[in-house]
This record gives sequence, structure tokens and C-alpha cells, in this order.
Amino acid sequence: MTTTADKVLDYKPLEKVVLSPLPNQITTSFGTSGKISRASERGQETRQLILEANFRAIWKHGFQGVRADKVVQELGITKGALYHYFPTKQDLGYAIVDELIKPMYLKSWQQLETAEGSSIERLSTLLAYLGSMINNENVTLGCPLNNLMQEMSPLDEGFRTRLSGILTTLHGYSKRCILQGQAEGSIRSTLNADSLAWMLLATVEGGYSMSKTMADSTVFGMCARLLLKTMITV
Amino acid sequence: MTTTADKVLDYKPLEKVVLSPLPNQITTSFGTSGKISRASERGQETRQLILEANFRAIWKHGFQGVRADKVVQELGITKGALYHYFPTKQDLGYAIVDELIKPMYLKSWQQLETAEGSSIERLSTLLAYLGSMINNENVTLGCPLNNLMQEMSPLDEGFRTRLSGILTTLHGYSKRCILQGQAEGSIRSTLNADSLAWMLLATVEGGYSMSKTMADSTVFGMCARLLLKTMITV
DNA sequence: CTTGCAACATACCAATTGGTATGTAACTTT
DNA sequence: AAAGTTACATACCAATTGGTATGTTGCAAG
Repeated sequence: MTTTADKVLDYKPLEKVVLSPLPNQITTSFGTSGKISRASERGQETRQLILEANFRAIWKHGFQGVRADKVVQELGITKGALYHYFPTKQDLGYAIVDELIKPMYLKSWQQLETAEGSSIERLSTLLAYLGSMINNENVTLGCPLNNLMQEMSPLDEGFRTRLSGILTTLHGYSKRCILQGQAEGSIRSTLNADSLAWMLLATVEGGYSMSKTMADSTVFGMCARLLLKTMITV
Repeated sequence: MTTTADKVLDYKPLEKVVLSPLPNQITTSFGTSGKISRASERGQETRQLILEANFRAIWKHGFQGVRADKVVQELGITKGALYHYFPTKQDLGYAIVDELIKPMYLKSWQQLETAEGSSIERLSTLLAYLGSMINNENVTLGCPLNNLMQEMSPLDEGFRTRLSGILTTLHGYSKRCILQGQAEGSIRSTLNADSLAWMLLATVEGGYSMSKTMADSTVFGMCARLLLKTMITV
């Protein structure tokens, strides 16, 4: 017997975005002024390399655990370049959140508003997509957003407000999708949309967390599938 | 209109355990041999002080972020004592997991098996209890277990196996409680108990995570209340 | 064509790590 | 009461941190 939730969670992957190495779609749009010098062009490339390499390092070691100069050394870049673009480690961290993590997550979750299909189908597609990002190599790395939230929220208000801003946006996408689903009749309307949106986020992030520590990518799928099932009108 | 889930989540707090400072119930049972020397008694006290102070520091700063010798210095204890009891920082970390975190969580979640009332009532009591642990001072600190999972799982297999062991036990408590609830008829039996137990854990840890970064203790409550509501037989 | 500035490279640095080596007082065992 | 052990305190240490200070090189505008 396959239920609606099962069917709806059958893989319908979006364009495959591999997290490591980073999607190269995510590049800062620079040179909007029209005139781009060779030097500054190469400069922005270097800056981007530094950002992405440190993103990956933070993903594994945490912000505090990362030694930014060692990370860039492996790119053949020296401390000079690093501190040329990012005056402090904190600035580097903020830039990684603003320029890599934020667009990455907004892009994925925005599909809840822009993609085709019913609300529940869009939710299903998103969850399937998020689940498909987990593989055996990165399962213990978890969710970069969640990792950073856990580590930095109590330590640095600049990080916390940036990250809570991302969450608020994702919550907004989710809530509107849920409300629409309830209007359509595909999502149980007895469930408060605002709370359900938070629960969605909590279950997704918690699911990543469980998979990470259990080193078992299937746990996330179990949580996601069941979450959908409990939302669908009976 | 108050639903079953609302009613069942009305605070029915267990004995109030304040996390900071740590519950003094949680002390290693030493001296079971009957003969307790003065020196070793005082020694175990010192050891316990070191453990608890570092637990609190790790809760906020993460394992990597903690400087164990500075932590004990604030207790008037020196490095000598610290390295006398814990040969390395890693040993200290493992001891904190084994002797503080593990018993703390097992004790709370075991109520799912030992407490009175129906399964759904016990679940509700647990969630209310877990929610009651969050206050304005510690909301951005989050859940000590979740924090450590996030930080250390990819970095140290010893940490990961210890933490996954705790999760497995909590999952067991949850699953058995859910199965019993399904037999009783209070929990929707169309939901797979194993998956639901993982989703319960994910939503709880994810809820802590959301509350932490949003710096808003009410988010956890929203997730918990809705989770219960989706489990209850309609 | 030269002056200026961006884009790095190299060398250096104080403070901080996680620890070790060694001493000593108190207590325990024989 | 001598000898050994536990429970610390103090002083020291190499490696690492997050940076800074000072070059150097190449493009680009005036």
C-alpha cells in the first residue's frame, strides 16, 4: 500500500545541486557598473575561492574550529590575500553567511512559492530535494545552516541575527505554502499554519541532526515522509 | 476551543530540574566499596566540580571553544587538578557525555516508560517538561546534547558513538511508548512507530534549534504542541 | 610615462593553546 | 613511624592563533 505521502515523496529531484564542491551558480554578481578590469575580475575570483573553501571547512570543523590561513594555503593562496579581502575572521564568517549560505537556502526554499504543482506537491519536492543532498560522504557533516546556528547563536549576535533572518524568510515561504494548501484542501486546516511552518523547519533541521549523529542518511527520509503524511488531509 | 493536544500540553511539570546550575542528583556513585577515604571523597568532589563547570562552558562555547584550564581557574582550581583527573581534553569531554549528559537525558526520557497516565499523556508531559527547561537566559544556549552532536559528530568518532548511543536509547523509549499508544488507541496507528519516534526526536531537537536562533522560547512550544496534535487519533 | 592603487606575498609577533615536568602536603597503608 | 600514594600547585614549553607590518608586482588612469 502506498499512501499519498509516499507517492508524493517519490523522487522528483530539482536540478541536481551538489553541495561539495559548491554550486558555481552561487557567485556574487560584481561588475554591475559595466566596466570590469582584469585585476578586479581576478580579485573577485580569488575572493570567491577563499569564501567557498572556508565555507567547506566551516561545514566540517565549525567556525571556531577553522584556521582560515591554513584553508587558503591549500588553495595556494597566502595570508596576505586572505586578510586583504577579509579584515578579520568574523568578517569572513559574515560574508560566508550573506553571500553563500543565505542565497543557497533561499533559492531552495523559494521553490515553495515558485514551483509548479499543488502546495503539498511542492513541499514534497522540497523535502525530497533536501533529502537527496545527503549522501554517505556528507551525512555526518549535517546541514551547514543548522551547524552554524548551533555554534554561533550564543556567541555572536551578528551571526545570530543573520541566521535568524534566513530562518524567518524560510518560515515565510513555508507558511504561505501551507496556507495555500489549506485553501486548496490538500493540507489539514486544523493545523495552525504558523506553527506548522515552524514545525516543518524544526523537523527538517532536526532530521538532518539525527541523520548526522546516527551517520544514517535514511533517518532524514523517515522524518520527512512522516511529516508530510501528518500534514495531508485524511 | 481547546483540543486534546492543547489540554494534554497544559503544564504538568515533573520535579523542577534547573539545568544551570546542574542538578546535584546527578553525581557519580563512588565509594560503593563501603570504605570511603576523606581524600578520595574530596577528590571526587573536585572532579565533579570540574566536570560540571566544563559542561556549562561547553554548553555555551562548544567543546572546541572551551579552555578547560580557564574554566577551572574560576573555581579556584588549577591546571594541576584538571590534568590529574583528566589526562586530555578529550577525556574530559567523554566524561562529560558519559557522566552528565547521558544520565540527564536518559532520566528525562525514561519517564515515557515509567510515568503514569496514557502514552499520549506521558509524551505530553515529557514535551511540557522539555519546554519548561527553556527560559530567557538559556534560550540561545539550546540543547546541550544537540549542540555537542552538531559540533563533534563529524570531528570525533568517540563523541559520535557516545551521542548516537544516547539517541538510540531515547528512540527506544519513544518507540515503545508510541507502540503502546497505538495499542491503546490514543496514537494514530497509521503512523509508523519507528519513523514517528525519529520524527519526535527530530522535532524536539529541531525545535530547540529554532528557539535558540530565533531567541524565542515560544517556538519550541509551537512545534511540540503541533507534533502532539498530529499524533493523536482524530 | 609615471604615479597611484589594487592585489597579493613574506616575515614577523604577542597571546593563547593544550599540555608536561616537577614539587609538595596530606593522607593511607604497612 | 616509614614508605608509598593521592591530590593537587607551580612553573615551564612548543605549537598554534589571529593577526600586522612591510614589501612587491602589475594594471590603469591622468
